[in-house]
Amino acid sequence: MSQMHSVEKQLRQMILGLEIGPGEKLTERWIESRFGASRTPVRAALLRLETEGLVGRDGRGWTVSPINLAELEQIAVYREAVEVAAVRLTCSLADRSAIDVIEAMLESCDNDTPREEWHRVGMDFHIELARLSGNEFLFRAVRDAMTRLSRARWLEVRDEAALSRAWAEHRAILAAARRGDADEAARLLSVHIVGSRDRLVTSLANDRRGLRARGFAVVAA
Amino acid sequence: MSQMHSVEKQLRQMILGLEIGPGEKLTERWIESRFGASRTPVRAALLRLETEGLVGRDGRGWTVSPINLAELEQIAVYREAVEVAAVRLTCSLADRSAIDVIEAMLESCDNDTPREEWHRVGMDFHIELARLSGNEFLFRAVRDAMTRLSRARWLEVRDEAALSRAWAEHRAILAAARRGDADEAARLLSVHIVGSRDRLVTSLANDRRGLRARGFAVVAA
DNA sequence: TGCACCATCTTGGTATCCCAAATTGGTATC
DNA sequence: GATACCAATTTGGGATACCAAGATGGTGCA
Repeated sequence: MSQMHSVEKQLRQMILGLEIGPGEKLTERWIESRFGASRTPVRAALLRLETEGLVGRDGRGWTVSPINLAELEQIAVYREAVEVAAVRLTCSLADRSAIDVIEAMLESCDNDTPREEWHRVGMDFHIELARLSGNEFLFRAVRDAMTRLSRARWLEVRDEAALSRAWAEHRAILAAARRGDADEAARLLSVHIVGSRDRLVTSLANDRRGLRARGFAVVAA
Repeated sequence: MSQMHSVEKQLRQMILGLEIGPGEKLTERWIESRFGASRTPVRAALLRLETEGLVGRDGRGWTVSPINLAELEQIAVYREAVEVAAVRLTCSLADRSAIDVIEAMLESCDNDTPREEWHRVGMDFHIELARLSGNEFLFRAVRDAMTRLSRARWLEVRDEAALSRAWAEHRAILAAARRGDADEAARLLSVHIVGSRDRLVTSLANDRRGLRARGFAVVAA
């Protein structure tokens, strides 16, 4: 038998990994047969994924949420608010030694690290940084925002220059946080998030035609 | 037959209205018979309410989330981040005429307004103010935070002095926002949220014994 | 040939049944 | 009298049967 949250995890994996394209229709029966589960766990999974914004109701049926450029821009504003608050909180803590763990995480990526790993670590940087604040709500907010951004970020990972720039910015943010310079850390983080958003939205707007050709629904800003 | 989200709405109402006490055990079978629905919609309702933080899993069963003082303090920090970001965003908008609607909402409360109405308007002030920002994520964050605070806030409503103070602060925030003074609006809002948290936590810590006597679970900070 | 209407199938929503695990209450033993 | 163990009931999780509404496609009439 499958583990408890198996349907949910596997389905989320397929959606986040773009194995099921943004905008695709989903039927409970298809998921049921695909994962060998019955409708009860399928429905639970869909309800959870709905709150994560990964699937939505399309009239009567279910749809994998399209990539929404307007939403990406709004998320950037939201992230800026919560991540800046989190890093400021972290800077005010006495023990900031856990920052080293995040630094190590960044350093674990080198030239022969697979794309998936860069993608994951790029998100985990922000999530773990928020976790350091000790505030559960700021942490969850960042984690949920990164989940929503996850699919769009596959594109950024393909750009070497953007990646090394992002990593440099990540290191600079950590350095400021480590010495407790809240203002500088906040400033760098803001710049990073806004820049990241710009690159992402531009890149998506350019690739939009190609993405649609692959069957990925991309909603304009 | 009952409407689609009837179980969820009614159950949420009972929890938020303290008709079911914080910390109480819930069984799917009880909810089923109580609302005349079957288990499927009951489970959907529980899953949704779980993401709202109103119910939680207690081993195998379900429990109405206790009032958690530590959580209230963390929510205040979270609120401060998102509400301040929202009001700053609103101040940067050209058309801030919708502020008048919120002002009118505040003025609709007078001496012979029932408690429930003060309670609701006190929350809607923050929710509607966040909505003005036009950012869906900031709005949802504030709405969810207020939902989580809702039960604890029943206590504050009993304190006349605290209420009139809160209303004065609300008006001052609106005034600053109306003239586009983002820094002042942000400052006033921060002060309001922190003060509100202090009064709430103090009040709850004092009433804790009484609340427990009524069967309400209150978890210390 | 084109359009409207009807039969059929699909789909999500609901109700009910089954099961495994855990809680509970009682009893027997030390 | 306390405790350990066992049975029975309760409970949530999963599976399945059923239903009403909507989509679909085919057919017949104009």
